Amino acid sequence: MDGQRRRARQADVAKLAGVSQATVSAVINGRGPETGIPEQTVLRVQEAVRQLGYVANPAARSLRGKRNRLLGVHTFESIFPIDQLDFYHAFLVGIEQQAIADGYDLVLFASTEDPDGRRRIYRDGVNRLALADGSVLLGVEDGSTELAKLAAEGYPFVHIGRRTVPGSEIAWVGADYANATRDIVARLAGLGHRRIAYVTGPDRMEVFLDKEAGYRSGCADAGLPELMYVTSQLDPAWVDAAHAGGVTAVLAENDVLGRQLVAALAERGMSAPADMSLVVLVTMTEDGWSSLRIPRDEMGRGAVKMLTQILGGDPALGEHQRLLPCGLPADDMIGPPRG
Amino acid sequence: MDGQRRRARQADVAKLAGVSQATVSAVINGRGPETGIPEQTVLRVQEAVRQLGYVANPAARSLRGKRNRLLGVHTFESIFPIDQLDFYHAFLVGIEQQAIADGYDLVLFASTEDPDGRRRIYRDGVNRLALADGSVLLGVEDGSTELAKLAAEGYPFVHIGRRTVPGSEIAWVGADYANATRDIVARLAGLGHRRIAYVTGPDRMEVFLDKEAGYRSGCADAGLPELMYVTSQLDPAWVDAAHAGGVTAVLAENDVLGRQLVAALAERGMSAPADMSLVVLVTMTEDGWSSLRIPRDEMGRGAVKMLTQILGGDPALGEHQRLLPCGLPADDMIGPPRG
DNA sequence: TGATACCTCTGATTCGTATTAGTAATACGT
DNA sequence: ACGTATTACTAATACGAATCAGAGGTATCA
Repeated sequence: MDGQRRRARQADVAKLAGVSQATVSAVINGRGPETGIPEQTVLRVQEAVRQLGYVANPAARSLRGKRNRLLGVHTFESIFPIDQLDFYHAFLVGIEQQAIADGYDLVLFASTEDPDGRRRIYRDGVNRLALADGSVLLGVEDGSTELAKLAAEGYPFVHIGRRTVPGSEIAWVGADYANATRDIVARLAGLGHRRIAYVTGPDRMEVFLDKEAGYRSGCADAGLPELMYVTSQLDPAWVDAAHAGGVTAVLAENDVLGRQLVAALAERGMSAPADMSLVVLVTMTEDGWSSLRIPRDEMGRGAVKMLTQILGGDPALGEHQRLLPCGLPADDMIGPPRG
Repeated sequence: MDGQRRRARQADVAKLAGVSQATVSAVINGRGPETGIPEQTVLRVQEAVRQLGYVANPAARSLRGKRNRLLGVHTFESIFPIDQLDFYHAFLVGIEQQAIADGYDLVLFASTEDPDGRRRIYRDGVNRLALADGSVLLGVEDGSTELAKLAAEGYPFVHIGRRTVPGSEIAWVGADYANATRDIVARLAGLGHRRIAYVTGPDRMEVFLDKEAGYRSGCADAGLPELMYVTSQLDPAWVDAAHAGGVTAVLAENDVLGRQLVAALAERGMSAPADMSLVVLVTMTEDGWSSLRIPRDEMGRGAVKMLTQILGGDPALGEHQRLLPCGLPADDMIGPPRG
């Protein structure tokens, strides 16, 4: 019967409480004292609100220019992918924690996924994110045209992961891959490794560039040669070549390369770390690699904190680009060079 | 183009194109042909849209359109708890998938958490959920007064997990624990077990009642005695008693009890399944138990599907209470009775 | 010639909220 | 009695887009 009942508006509350809609608005927004509304009336309005189960319509509210305490979370892929269970999860833990702390609800933009599984910020030329006061963006996809458009529009957002977009200064919270990678090289050098290879895929995004830069400066610091290999296919032949070249330690950018290397080593009757030290910088799985600890939850928390600062319009807090330190890898697959 | 200028509205586009705002709206929404606007005008408007970089204001749009295309997700605990990594995650996978399919965005209600970590639907007597068109509720907490209130209010929601609330018919998608538990008893009986114990905590919520009912009917079917123990502390003394009583198989309601039993068995120099078959019905972790496979993602998908049907107001689709079958456990800790 | 249909639009209104300007009523000081 | 302050509100409006009920104009037909 009352299943399809219209949702209550301030006007309904007003009628029930015997006041005007403006008064209801004032009470609801806590401007009661300030507007000189007596305790009595405030209570009467609040009672009416409760009776009708009134809740502000966020669309109307934000149309009017007020914030609606919604933060968007936009990922360039599915947020809860089946295969990458932990990847986004850790970020979300942090995002949720900080949202709780700051009293925001989260909007997960799911409707923006088009049939090919890509997620776009703009659909039919409409910025779906604008529903939220501001958004945290998350993911490794490129989409820098969309980011540029978003920035040009003046929409408040924070990107998780360092990001440069030509022509616009965007806010981000990133992991300090460069220093972490440099430290790893230093550690390997300290163990006596003199020829440390770095293997990475062909992608040119910031995360990859940062690690490369770290590798280079690590080599420079220790006076070692740069042995960089850009490939997405590590086979036994590569191991032969590396071995012949005197390589005793390998930094692999990701776990796919790591697994390929382990397999290739095995095929030559070798293993890590006995025959070759191995560090996998980034991994989606937890399988005993020596790998960086990316401070995912801190990044999530930091991004939300930064976003609420931006929304608060506090210009003094200035810096909207922040690198968080990575934890260094465990020693599982690191050892001194053979012989 | 210039960053400081106000965002363009349809009125601006209209002025530039030399038409009215209504015409712009029609063109933008593709109602051009239908409204009989000639190709010429459509092109002129589109050109103006491009020149001004016009982007529709979603708040205004949804204010007018009534629905926000937002579905709420309310959990009675933190959505992304650190310790129960997989528990909610699997539900969310399904929820997200179906939301994508139906073109909805998701609102995770985080702001409703009060300082003691509890989450309530109503705060200050106000239903924050009403922000979304409808919501999926998730969690093992009681909160049935809140549910009753929500139902009385006519707010559309679907609960994940069977739920009865006196006085109101609420929509839910549950797992068929009863039949699954019965089947497990049957399987153990088939292996020759004649005295199968069931151990559960003192809670009286639907999920627990369902499993009990399944255990009972399983025992009845196989002509076995009901050996039910309500406790939250399984110690070696219990093992002694059970052993003395001829118990050869134990159904533990959850993994906490399961771990206690394993420990208690170990303390008596025994192990599962050699000395005692063990089935843990529900587990938060994946550690080689024999346990039910709760169809979490299907439940999430089903709940969203049901919710969108309710929102669509399709009364023909009627049934708003649905049980999904559980997968039966693997044999890891199940064996024939000793001797 | 007048009636009718069709085409191409437009003015006015609506959604629900926040806010500004203002009003009516009473109190207070002189 | 008159002017000013204060209290407790309310009426009116704006936000931006969608929509409905026409308004003029032209073409067609009887």
